[in-house]
Amino acid sequence: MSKKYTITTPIYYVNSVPHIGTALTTLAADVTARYQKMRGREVFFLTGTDENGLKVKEAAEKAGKDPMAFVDEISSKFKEIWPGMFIEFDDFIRTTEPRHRIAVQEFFRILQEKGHIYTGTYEGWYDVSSETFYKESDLVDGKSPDGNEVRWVKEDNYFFRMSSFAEPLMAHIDANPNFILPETRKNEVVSFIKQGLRDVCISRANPGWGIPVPGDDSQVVYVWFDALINYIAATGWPKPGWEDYWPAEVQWMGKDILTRFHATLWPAMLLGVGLPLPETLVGHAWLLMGGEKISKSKGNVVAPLELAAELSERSTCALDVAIDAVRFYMAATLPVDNDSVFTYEEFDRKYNTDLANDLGNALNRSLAMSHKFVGGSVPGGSVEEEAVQAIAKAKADFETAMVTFRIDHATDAAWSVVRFLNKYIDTRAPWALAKNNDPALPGVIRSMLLCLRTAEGLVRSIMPKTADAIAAQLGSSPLTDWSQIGTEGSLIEGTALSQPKPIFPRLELTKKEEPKKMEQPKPQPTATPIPAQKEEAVATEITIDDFAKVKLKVGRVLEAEPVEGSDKLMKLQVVIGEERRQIVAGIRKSYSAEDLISRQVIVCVNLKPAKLRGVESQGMLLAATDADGGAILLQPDKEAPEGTGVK
RNA sequence: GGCGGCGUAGCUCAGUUGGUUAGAGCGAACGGUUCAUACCCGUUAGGUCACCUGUUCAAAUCAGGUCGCCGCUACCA
Repeated sequence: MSKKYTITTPIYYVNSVPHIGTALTTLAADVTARYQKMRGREVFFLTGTDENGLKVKEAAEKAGKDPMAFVDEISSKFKEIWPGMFIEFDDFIRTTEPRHRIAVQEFFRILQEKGHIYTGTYEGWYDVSSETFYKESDLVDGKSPDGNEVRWVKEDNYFFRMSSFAEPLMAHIDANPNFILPETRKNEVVSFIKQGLRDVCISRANPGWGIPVPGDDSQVVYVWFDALINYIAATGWPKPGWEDYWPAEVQWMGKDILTRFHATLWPAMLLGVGLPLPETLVGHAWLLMGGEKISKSKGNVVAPLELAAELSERSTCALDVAIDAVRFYMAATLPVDNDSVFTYEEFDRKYNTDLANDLGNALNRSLAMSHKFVGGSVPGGSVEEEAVQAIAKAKADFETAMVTFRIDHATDAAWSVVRFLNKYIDTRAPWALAKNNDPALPGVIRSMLLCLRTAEGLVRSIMPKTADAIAAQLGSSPLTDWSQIGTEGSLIEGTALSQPKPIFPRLELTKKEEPKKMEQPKPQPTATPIPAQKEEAVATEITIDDFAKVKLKVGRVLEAEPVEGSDKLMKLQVVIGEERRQIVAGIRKSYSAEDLISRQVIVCVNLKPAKLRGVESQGMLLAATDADGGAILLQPDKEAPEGTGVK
């Protein structure tokens, strides 16, 4: 068997339902897959779900469900939603499957055997008051950077020696310019690696859910470590035959999970085991939803399908075509370097101008002329030189764009042939040729039809149903072989053409009253974020007496203002009973000053005061950490007098 | 704070290794055409290429600095 062209998306976390970010990534992968198939490659397109996190178990319990039943349910939602967007994956892996568990354990075992995992103890300087680990080089005069006492500690866990892979990784990145795309992201990765990679904790106490560490059931493999291995697990590894599927030619993902995971941890893991690295990692930017606030509970992947349904209704186009229109929009604007903002106005406008006016109308008028002037079948004659060149250029530009996975540019290249066609028709004016019985007429009509046939082929990976519809109107069978695109052979003389029928009925755009307020909710991360290392390490039990040392009280925020020179810190004046304190908290990412003022909070009042950015902080607010690393402040269930003790 | 990126016509953006009148798409205005889904084609936009100072015969394109925005990273009691 020959090596397949392997394309992956991240596996999506089943803690929530599919959203816009996952749709964008998966669409990009699908376009890549369809393109490669047309080029004659055997493609292996992999996606799946990530189901082993502790959060999953907790979410299941909260929903009153058995974890397995819970993940079955959500995983199937993902599995079912993609075909609805004409996304054709070849394999769907779930991390709860035996094939994945076997691969993870074997992967772990090999790393252990090769000495890349050290077990049982983490030794290092530890700042007890901040519960943070420090490297020798972090210390200042034998104290933590904050001036606290540090002690040498040991923690029980498994650690991956990622630090030893910084150099080989840098060498690989230097030697393979296309390893990380786009360039901006690659620069980020390089600077991240240059400042030194730390060993990572790759296990945690077994909560009864997850993949046990081989030979040690008290621990499960840490979710991220586990999740990344799906890519190789799906190839059948460690069983023979995996070489036909690995390495992946391209691994698509959102930019949030590129630097820390796919471009460092993942390749380091592969190097450790001795497996080849993927050829290219692409981290795209976000398509932010503007214009309308997104309901978090709904989940945003519904948006593309709802958008399609709504478009279909408003424009009376076929639902299939509407879904293609959504695919087109996403492909044409697929953000790479910078995020872009989606608005309904822009979507409608693009539908009308690019799809209805340019492509749809070009097909429509060309067919109408074919019926009127040359009897409704594909004429012979030779395709004119300027058309030949425009076709060749569009095709070549598409190919060039796809080398670096610039789907937006590829889409533009496909459109260039349509734009050419409209100009060409205008210049050659077939109606005038017909009037004068000009012998050039058949050749001109044929040139026009070949442009359309080319457009059909170029557009096919992006809009498969639309391509079929174009082929049908051209009376031809779908053009699925890339090498045939633009050739005389793709357009058989004498083929009967259908009567023209608009594929994209125009939308009647009413003037919008006034632009709605732009809301740009933070995109949800594509998959599990890695928890801070200190969370991992502090599994140590404490006694009730230990806990009693911590004095917690209810307080109320009186004033709040950002700390200058910091992007996360907020300076707060908090009233706690009789006293009033200044507290500095790193919560600006999640809360504005207005959010905070007059809010009740829980404060640790006997924490040693410290200076943050030169501002004195006399305590600490209690907060949970959300998936993005933002803060979720704890608040009494109902109003309690300021100063009330908490235990 | 460190590193990186960005700041070009009303909007979205292209602008290779510095070199004639700075480009495309959309919107707008005007004109043309009639095959077509009132579509398409053309012309027009006189933009301090964020700002300042340099290097050079010549800079949007290089160097230094300033301002603004963003990303990564650090800090986040």
